[in-house]
Amino acid sequence: MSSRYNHREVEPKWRARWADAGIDRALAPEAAKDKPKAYILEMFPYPSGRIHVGHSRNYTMGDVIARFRRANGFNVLHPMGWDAFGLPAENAAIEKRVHPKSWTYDNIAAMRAQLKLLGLAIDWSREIATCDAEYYKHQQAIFLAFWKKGLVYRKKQKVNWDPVDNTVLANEQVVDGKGWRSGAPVETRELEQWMFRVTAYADDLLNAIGKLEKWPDKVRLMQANWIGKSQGARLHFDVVGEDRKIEVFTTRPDTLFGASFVALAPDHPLTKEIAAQKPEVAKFIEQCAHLGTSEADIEKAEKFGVDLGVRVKHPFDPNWELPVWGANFVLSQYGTGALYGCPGHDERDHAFASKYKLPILPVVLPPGADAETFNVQAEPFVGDGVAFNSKFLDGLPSREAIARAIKELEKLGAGEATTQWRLRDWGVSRQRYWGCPIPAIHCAKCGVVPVREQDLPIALPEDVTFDKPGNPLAHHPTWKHATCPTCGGKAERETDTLDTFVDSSWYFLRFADPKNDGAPFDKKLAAYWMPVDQYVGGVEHAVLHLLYARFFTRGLRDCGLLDGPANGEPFASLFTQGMVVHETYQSASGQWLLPEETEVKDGARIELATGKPVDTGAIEKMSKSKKNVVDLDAFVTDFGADVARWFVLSDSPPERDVEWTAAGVKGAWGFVQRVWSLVDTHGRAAPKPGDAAPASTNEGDALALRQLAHRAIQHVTDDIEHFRFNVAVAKSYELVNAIARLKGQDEGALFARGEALRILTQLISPFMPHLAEECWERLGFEPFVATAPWPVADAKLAARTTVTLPIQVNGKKRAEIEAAKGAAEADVRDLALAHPAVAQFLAGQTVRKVIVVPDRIVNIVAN
RNA sequence: GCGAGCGUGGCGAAACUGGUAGACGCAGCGGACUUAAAAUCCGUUCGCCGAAAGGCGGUGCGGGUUCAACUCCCGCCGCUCGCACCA
Repeated sequence: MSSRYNHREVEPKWRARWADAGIDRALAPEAAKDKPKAYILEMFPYPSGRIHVGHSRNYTMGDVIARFRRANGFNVLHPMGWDAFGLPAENAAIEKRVHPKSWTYDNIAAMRAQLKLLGLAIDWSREIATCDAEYYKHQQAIFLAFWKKGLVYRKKQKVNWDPVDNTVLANEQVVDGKGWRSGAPVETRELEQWMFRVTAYADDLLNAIGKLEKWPDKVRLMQANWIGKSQGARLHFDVVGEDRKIEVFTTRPDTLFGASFVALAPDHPLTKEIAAQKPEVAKFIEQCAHLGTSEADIEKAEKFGVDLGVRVKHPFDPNWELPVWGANFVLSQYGTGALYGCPGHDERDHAFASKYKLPILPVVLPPGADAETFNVQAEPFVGDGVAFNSKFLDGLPSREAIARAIKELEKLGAGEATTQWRLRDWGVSRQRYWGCPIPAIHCAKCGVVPVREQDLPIALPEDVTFDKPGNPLAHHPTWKHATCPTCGGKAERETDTLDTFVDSSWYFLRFADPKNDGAPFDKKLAAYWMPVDQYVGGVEHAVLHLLYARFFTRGLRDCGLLDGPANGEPFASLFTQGMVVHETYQSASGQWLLPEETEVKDGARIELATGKPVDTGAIEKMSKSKKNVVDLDAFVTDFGADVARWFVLSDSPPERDVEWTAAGVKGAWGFVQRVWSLVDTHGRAAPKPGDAAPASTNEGDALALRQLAHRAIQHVTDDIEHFRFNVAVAKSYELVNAIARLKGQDEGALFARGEALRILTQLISPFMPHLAEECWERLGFEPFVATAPWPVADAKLAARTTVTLPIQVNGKKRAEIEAAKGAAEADVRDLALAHPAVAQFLAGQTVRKVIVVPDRIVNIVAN
């Protein structure tokens, strides 16, 4: 009999031994000359409080890769840190009357302890928190370098302003147009904001996406769409009877002869100007304001507009006048906030023109269509074709017509070719306390000037209060008083802090050299570790974080702070993992309930406290607000970290969501017990890798187990490489089942079983490191399975000598034959035809064709 | 509305570049052990017909390509995610 596996003793024991031996520390480049490097990183967490089992999946995936690379001889960097600035800390300060700093550091301490429970192979000596002055002082230095390089500038920008709380609101703090806390209607204000010139790299950021081969296509597409490059023309229409022009952008200047109106955004300057005189235009603007700002909202809204009463001249024909409308579907943020409508060849313009009975003219003839009968009254044609009804463009294919139209516009001085980007510069100013202070000084004489580098860090003051609305930095009694670095006169500090996305745009570089006091990081160390070889995180960061980080590596490179990475890309390989989801429970009174506050009794779920039935709701991402979370500490106490790790990687593919269920936990728990019981019962003195196998393993069950074990090495290795953890798990089950089935106690069986147990222990070690160490020790090895070289399959054993070939007749399987691997096609064909079942099926039919796919299948076509 | 992705047993899912659909796990069913239960172990489990051998059907729906389709193509239906009516 074997003893029961006691995770409560085993798990802490091994964590302590790993820590004592320091096996998770990344080696300095000089100490690892013979090893390739592997930088494995999970997106660092915001220290929001406590972690639950849902968070563990992300870190476990990264940990499997990190442990796997280490076993394969890499010098692994697998660090952890805290994205520690942000709004929740200020909210806590206001609601719970605690200081943001102590709230944040308390959370970090709690979450660090929790993460350590998971047994992650993390180099904790490199831990960083972005709210440490030792971190943000370097961020301020980078800001100054960017400023010097022209990547930082100031610009007036619209913000959401809460007139009661006297503060700027994030979009998420605006609920139904009102401030979330004050409930006051939000106003739009223009503030002078600090900007990062992301658009300086628009072309490079877009083009380099093509090189990110190990990123998910989905993320690459989202980034490309976000950057949104379109080639076209900028042109202007002269307003009739006035000395002013309306500028528009178009990607299809070839359709200019199909123009029937010009449309302006509701907040186009001209629209606003006319609204001052015309109540119906003012009313139109008012109506648009109620539409909601999200694009999907605007889209579902019906198109509407108002005739502004202004007319413009067509650039190609001064006698042709077009009406100017205000239209709800024109975006003020894109292009010039104005467009010309060509209803015959654009969906939106068509809908608009149909509604307001504006002319719909066909000017592009689809391939194969007849110019006499083709019309676009019912539906626009948006594809490429040949221009017609278009004077000098007639007969030109769309692409050529575009070029010709642009040439004409340039000749007339009415427009030119241009590239339009959707990407906008990044506004980084936040009027908040808990963020990195922007190192700038406002001097009445000298203007806005940078802080001197030797004066860094500009540290956050700690004696702040949150009882007054607004930015605590702005109303701190002394903090903002400063001396102008240029003229030495009295001046004021900038009180804006940086968007927290700035903090996370370079933290992966700091991990390469986290203790460096004199610089953000040493260039050589960064060059050694970068790029991150495997980045793991949620798809919600597909655009902003990942794009800003790409901007930062380019900016740092051009400021001379970063050498390499070769193509400026911070993350060589990206994996976006699925969430852990769980059922939600609500009491009779509508309160959300924690899973442990309920139980299933007689097939129905009831609330423990009241015994009343519980409403079981949707299966959703684990979140504190819905209380559908399973606390990590309690779970590790009850079942162990390995069970949690194994469970979140079993069953579902890593990119898909996995549902946390009691049944799944039970399965993982059972597997842990089963592995231990096998190892404990049979695992004394397992053969070492390379030990000569006794002759009795050359046949029968012992041979079969050895073959299966060596094939398992190949499968699991390949599965981990390709992020197929769920399949690796399935292969591990198969190996365990096979080991359990082998019953003999002879020399051959002992060898095969011992070897298979050793292989199993190694294969599961990245997934369940504590259990694997305990097994490793039981098998007679030391010091750690974690540092043992990854097993190598014996090619001879793993190779198949015979294959089972299905034989189909007319595509239906009728029999199977065993054939030597690589057998000659003619032999296989004869074998197949000779098979009794096949022969019986073919009776009375003529064989027309026999397809033999070597080592795969035989298909006989007959009738 | 546009873009992307997904749809396989009771459930989570496998299936390499088109080549035995349902590996593996959960749940179920039958059995062993036990005074009993838990735990563990063994067997079984896509549907229909059949005592069995075996046959027929089957990967959201309808077509198509192919010796062969979960996989490729066309058209639908449903779900999920992203968004920016991008002119």
